[in-house]
Amino acid sequence: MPQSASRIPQPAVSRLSIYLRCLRSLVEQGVQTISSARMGQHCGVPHHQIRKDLSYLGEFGKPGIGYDVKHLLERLTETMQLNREHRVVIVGAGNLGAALAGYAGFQRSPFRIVGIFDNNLSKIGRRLWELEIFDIHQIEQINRHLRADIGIIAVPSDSAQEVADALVAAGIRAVLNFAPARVHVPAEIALRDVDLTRELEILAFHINRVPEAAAS
Amino acid sequence: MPQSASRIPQPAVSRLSIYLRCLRSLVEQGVQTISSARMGQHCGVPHHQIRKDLSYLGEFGKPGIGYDVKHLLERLTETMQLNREHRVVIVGAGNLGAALAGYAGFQRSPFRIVGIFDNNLSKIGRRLWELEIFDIHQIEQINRHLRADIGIIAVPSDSAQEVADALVAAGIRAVLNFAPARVHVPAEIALRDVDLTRELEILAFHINRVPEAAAS
DNA sequence: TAGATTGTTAATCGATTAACAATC
DNA sequence: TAGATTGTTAATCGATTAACAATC
Repeated sequence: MPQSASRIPQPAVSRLSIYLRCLRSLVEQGVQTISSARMGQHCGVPHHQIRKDLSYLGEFGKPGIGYDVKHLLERLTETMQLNREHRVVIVGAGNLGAALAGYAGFQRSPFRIVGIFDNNLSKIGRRLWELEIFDIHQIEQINRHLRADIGIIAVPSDSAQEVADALVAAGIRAVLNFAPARVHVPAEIALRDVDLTRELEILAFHINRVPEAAAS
Repeated sequence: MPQSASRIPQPAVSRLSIYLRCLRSLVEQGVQTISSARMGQHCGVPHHQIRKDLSYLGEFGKPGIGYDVKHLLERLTETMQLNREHRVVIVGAGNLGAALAGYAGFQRSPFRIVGIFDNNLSKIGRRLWELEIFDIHQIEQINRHLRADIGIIAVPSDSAQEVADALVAAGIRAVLNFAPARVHVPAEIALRDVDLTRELEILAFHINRVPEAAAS
């Protein structure tokens, strides 16, 4: 019997995303069935790790046969809540915010950018990739219409925390923070950080060291 | 006696970067000495964890007193190899590549963008933020002059692997990959992935779940 | 049936947490 | 000296890896 899906180790969750990528590509290739061993070669994860991770969600495979690619893809998509649209707002219409807003990878994904916010009066009201730039101070009212559940912070560190607070006040459920600063959100709000400087620093550490795999 | 610095757990290395950020801010505030307990509050890491992590590098503190902020900052900067310039090339002059090239966070950092590459003839030869856009096919020759040791991949997934190969051939020692694809590099090359879609997928998983901290 | 492959249990590994003797 | 805080050792925790009985 599958364990309650609400207790899956964080590293396993993170790998589910890798499996999804793999399965999508297998579907495109027309592969119908795949074993954990072959899938492992495909995505660089040991076969027992894959089986273990999948076992947190239920039983999807047939002994002696493997997994039905389409079926597994569907189940994982469901588990990750990717079978519904996620509406995303970006705060910060600078270089990074603009690049994220125009990110082509969102085309065939459940993530849809529905609004951009900034505090710069000369930007507010302008358009960026079809989207109007709104005043960050009005996010609470505006998000009643936008109904976004994910917010991306793409502002300088100084204002990262106030932006986070504004996002939470506006009803966002998850935050992706690109500012190189620690932000605090209530426990029920999901938060992840993407810190470019930190990544480069970690790389710098590994330069000229004995090989020890730095991968995330 | 400090352990050989070449065997530090990966999670600890990643936290060193957090400590650096904290220490820099403490120096700016004019704080001279800090205990692991207060530093822990400041950066959200338990005090015993901090002491443990620092112990991998040597003995920096004084019992009963704490750590000398400037001294610790210097030693960590040294350990992370941040006391020398790191020359960085970006491959991909699209939205993301351009945003990264213009990233203000690099102003007072040891990371210096020294070149941008693309395969699009209409972009090659143009300038982006003072930098000429070079032909990716000539990276091997051009990097003899640029002498970059870090390469950033900001191209679509399809070409990520060939770009990685080109970077390695050009003598790069570390790769930061923004393409949502697995790339392979020799063991002595450091590699980290930043995958926007993956981050969003993990956030989607956590939306509407019992609080379980999704932070990296 | 024989061969393949799953899901799970048990063993191993490595990192985090706790506790404390050493020492400023 | 008494109080504070380090660096390290030992205990705990959780995830990865290995192994295998169940089963297609």
